[in-house]
Amino acid sequence: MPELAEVEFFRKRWSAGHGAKVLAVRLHEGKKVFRDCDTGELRRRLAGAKLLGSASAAKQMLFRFSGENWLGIHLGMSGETRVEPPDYVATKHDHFILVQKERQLVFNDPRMFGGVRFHHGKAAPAWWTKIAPAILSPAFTMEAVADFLRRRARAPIKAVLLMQERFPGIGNWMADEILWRAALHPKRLAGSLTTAEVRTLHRECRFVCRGALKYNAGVGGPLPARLNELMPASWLFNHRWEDGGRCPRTNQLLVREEVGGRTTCWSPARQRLR
DNA sequence: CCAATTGTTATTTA
DNA sequence: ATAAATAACAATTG
Repeated sequence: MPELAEVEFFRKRWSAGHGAKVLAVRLHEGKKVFRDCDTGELRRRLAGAKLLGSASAAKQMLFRFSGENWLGIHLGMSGETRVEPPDYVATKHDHFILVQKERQLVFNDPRMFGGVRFHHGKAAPAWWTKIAPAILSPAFTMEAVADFLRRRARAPIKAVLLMQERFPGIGNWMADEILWRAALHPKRLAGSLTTAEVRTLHRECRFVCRGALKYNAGVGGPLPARLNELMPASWLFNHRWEDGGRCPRTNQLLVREEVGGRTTCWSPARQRLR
């Protein structure tokens, strides 16, 4: 499920536990979500530690604990975080739980493409600090985008937008939303875009990130009770999965087809191949 | 049984 | 050697 703003939504859920101590750590030993994690050390160091704060970047969440302890969670395809009452009993896919006095912080992931990481040290770990500069940061310039597209010239633009080293946090639906707004056909080769098209693409990347964070992560507004409930009907998002769905701008039928290995939705009336 | 799924990475191909 | 395409991962749902 989760891309940029959904990850931020799920991070905020756990902020209910900020300032509280971890009384116990419960985890499903040996599950794939712990493939990059020393679960023994994680148990030992997080039990008794206090959750001090958290942040999200791209599709990664970082939780900071007392004693120079850091926890990373990636939600993969099907992961989510929840807050449950103290007497909650874990279910099958609740692979990782931090038990606090007033609540349990639960990480659930049926498909287990997500992961849990742990780091002990003064500074935040490399897997956090090496995340590419955010699309809404000053470092995400039109020149940086143009340069990246030049080096991926033979790949379809849809596939390029999914590359985290330049478009951190962009996932399948955000990529389609950006291309739809920029009126670019997803099969266009990255190297074929004109300067004007790159400028538009750059602008729409920022627009979609800002909007997604506003509607799905409550930035500058209310945090939605449920994911996606505030997403406007004017966005492609609310039409892309429905069979017979129509483009909000042209009212023409949308198309769904695999591009760059992912199911891609676009409006043929608006996004032409040239 | 078949196909689908908002992600990432290892392997294969060009 | 580099970049692009493909397979694989795992579980569930329609």
